[in-house]
Amino acid sequence: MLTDAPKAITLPRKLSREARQVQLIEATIETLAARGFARMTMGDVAKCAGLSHGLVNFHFHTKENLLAETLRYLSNEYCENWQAALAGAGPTAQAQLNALILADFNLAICTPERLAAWCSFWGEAQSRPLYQQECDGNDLAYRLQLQKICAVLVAEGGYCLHIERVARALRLTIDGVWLDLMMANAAYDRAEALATVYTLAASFFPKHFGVDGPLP
Amino acid sequence: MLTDAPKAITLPRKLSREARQVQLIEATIETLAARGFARMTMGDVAKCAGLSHGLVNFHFHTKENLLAETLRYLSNEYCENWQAALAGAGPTAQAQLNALILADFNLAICTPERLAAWCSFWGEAQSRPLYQQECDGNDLAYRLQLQKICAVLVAEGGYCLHIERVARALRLTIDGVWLDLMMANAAYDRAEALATVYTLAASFFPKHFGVDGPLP
Amino acid sequence: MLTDAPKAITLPRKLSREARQVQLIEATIETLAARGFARMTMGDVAKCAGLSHGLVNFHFHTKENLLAETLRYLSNEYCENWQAALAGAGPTAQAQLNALILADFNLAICTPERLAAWCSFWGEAQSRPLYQQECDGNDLAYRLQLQKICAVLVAEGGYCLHIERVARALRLTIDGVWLDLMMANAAYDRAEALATVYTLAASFFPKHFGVDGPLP
Amino acid sequence: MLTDAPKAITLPRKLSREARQVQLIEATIETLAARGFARMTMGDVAKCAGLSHGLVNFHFHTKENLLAETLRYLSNEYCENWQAALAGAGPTAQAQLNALILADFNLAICTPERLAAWCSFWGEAQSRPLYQQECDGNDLAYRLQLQKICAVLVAEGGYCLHIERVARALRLTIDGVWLDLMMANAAYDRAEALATVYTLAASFFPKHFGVDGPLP
DNA sequence: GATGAATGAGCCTTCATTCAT
DNA sequence: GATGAATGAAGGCTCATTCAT
Repeated sequence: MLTDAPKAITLPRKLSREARQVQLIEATIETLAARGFARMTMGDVAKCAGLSHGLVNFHFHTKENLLAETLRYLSNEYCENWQAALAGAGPTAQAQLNALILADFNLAICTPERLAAWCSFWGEAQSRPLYQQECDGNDLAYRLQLQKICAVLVAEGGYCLHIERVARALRLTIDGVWLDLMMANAAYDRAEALATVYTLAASFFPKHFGVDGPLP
Repeated sequence: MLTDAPKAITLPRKLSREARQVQLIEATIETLAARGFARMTMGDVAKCAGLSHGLVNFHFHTKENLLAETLRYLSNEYCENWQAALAGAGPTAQAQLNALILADFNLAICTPERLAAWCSFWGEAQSRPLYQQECDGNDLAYRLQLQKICAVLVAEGGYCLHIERVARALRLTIDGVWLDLMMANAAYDRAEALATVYTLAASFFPKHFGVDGPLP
Repeated sequence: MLTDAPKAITLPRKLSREARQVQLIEATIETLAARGFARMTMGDVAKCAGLSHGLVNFHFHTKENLLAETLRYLSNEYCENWQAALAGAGPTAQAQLNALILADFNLAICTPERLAAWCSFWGEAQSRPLYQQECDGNDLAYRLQLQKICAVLVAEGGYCLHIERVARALRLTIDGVWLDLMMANAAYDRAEALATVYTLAASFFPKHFGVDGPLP
Repeated sequence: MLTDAPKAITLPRKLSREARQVQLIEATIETLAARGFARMTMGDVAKCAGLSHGLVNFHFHTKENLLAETLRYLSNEYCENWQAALAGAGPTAQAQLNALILADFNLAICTPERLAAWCSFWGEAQSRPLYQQECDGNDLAYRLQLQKICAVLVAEGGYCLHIERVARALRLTIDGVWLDLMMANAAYDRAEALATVYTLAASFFPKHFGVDGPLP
């Protein structure tokens, strides 16, 4: 039929279960970023997605569950991002650390919106063990991976460093610039944030990293 | 009156304006830590303080205002803490950086309860410029102070470092171990947190700091 | 088609209109008994029948109508039961009253489930004239029939009784033991219930009934 | 002040806890009678009492609890009514049975409104053991009392009767005429209802009761 | 100052009903 | 006929805020 073409452009009224759920989770992220955890309502999410509020409950049953699914979605997305970056990097520890650092600056994942949504969960996490459990596994994997890479670098460079502490400082600084960038009063940009991380790497591993990135 | 004596022992029914307000702010911190930002209610605060429902509004008029006052209270307390530490330290930059680092580990300020309350505000901050303004002044003062000290150390040691970035990495790591300690899944303790910061300081300023603290 | 054979064994996907409706009405009775009037939902009925949500509305259009049809179904079933019992009884008034009494203890009609469903309607009846109208005709027929039988017995036995009141007391006692049996705290069983009715019949009509049933 | 007098007439804006709760329970009874169990809402109750809906929750916390308290109130009221009637009756079993019968026709308790409210609970009772427990104690007391009185009458009159069954038939008939009166299609009035009960009493206890009441 | 009953806006959730497939 | 996603009205409940006492 001649009228088939437009259909491919407009959104169909009925979507498959999974497609609709992803749409609603993305709307949740957007709402969380715009309104914060405490003020996000189911109605906001529905309005943001351009759907009726009843549909949100149809797919997620409760607000609690919608938030849990959203957190899982974000956590998995983050995890897959750094794992893909690692898989695409060369075999050297230097290249791998660099890939890990750059992964966190991937524009697809590290949008202000997603950062704000993450931050919403952080603030409430302490009173909600449920949400912690959604991420602990992925977080642990990240930390161990980072430590393993640092250990190789220390061995290679003969640095006199406490591996765990070095890995921790690196991770906290990466997370920290994230948070700084997300705050409205951020006084520096993405490039400066990356430079800050490289400054740290260069200080810990001077044979592998300079202040502008990995040494040749 | 004959019944006056016991009153001197128990809490007086009528407290001075200011004393009552501090009592309520402390109750707010406790409630925030226990319930999180999104679930804290005025009723919780009143119950936690052992006072009536209406009294909270009598003193603070709105919830918004109570939270703002609480944040200001926390922010000032934090600020006074590191400024006092600085004032009590020797005149050298080394001693001053050490004082700043140790100030953040002061047991009076850095209780789990207070950390959790802080964190509650963090999570909501991005969508509430009001709260940011409550702290930006103090935060800025802290950052400038830290940069000034780092600048002196760099000059003294002849380190080849970008002062702003170094100061930033130090600050983010200090804040980061704070947050780690507060999360339930914290895998390390306060001493290890301090050691992590010293590891970083030693890496940046090897002539002034060792992994266990300032060099003699 | 080659795949037709298995279909003959399982429930056919397409049932005749009437068969489907009876299936759904039976599911409604079951749901009403299990959940009560106030908590029964269309979804419960569909799930109970193992059918899809929308099909209930396809056949009954509205919930109100489904309930009305269910009540009519129950009322007619009840009516047909005692009329059949009456038709199967001998021509004497004694035999007919006995048949009427026993009809109410028919295990096919007087199941706990059906009793509970009936009871659901009772509770709402006073505020929903619709449902009353569904039953008033049948109820009236029953009452008149009972009065007619009592009148014959009174004439035969020369009892000095007010026929309407006697018939009413009999009816209320029969209904009452029904309700007692349905309540969870029922302290007696079906046999005792029947004995109670016979005790009453024997008191009113001592020449026709003993405490164990009709006299020879 | 001169304007004090009217205040005594109008309802005070603030009532004591207990007074307000009784007011709300009475409104619940009225609403239950008017709308039925399934359609009663908290908003209906509030509107009926002329108060805000928030106040209902303030005093009763949940709808479930409001209904439970209402049922307890009705049950206790009913119980106190027949116990008072009994206490005011003479010492003879005849006078006591008569008092018990008449108690159920007390115009203060046996209003159409209260009957309809009772009936609302009946319909849902089977699926709500909670509500049953609210009444079982009082019901049992009533049944035992009635049996005791019947036992004395049987002994006095030398009647050949099964006491439990007789007491049960009496109770069911009394309850039954209640229900009949409440249904819209009631074909008889209160006097006829009482006459029906006396007809039964006269049949069981001819030496003590006539069709118009206790014999002299 | 202090209390707690009272108000009402707004939230989460349920569910009868519709309708595209 | 049958399915199940989608809608929206309505209900229960929470809670910030007000105010008479």
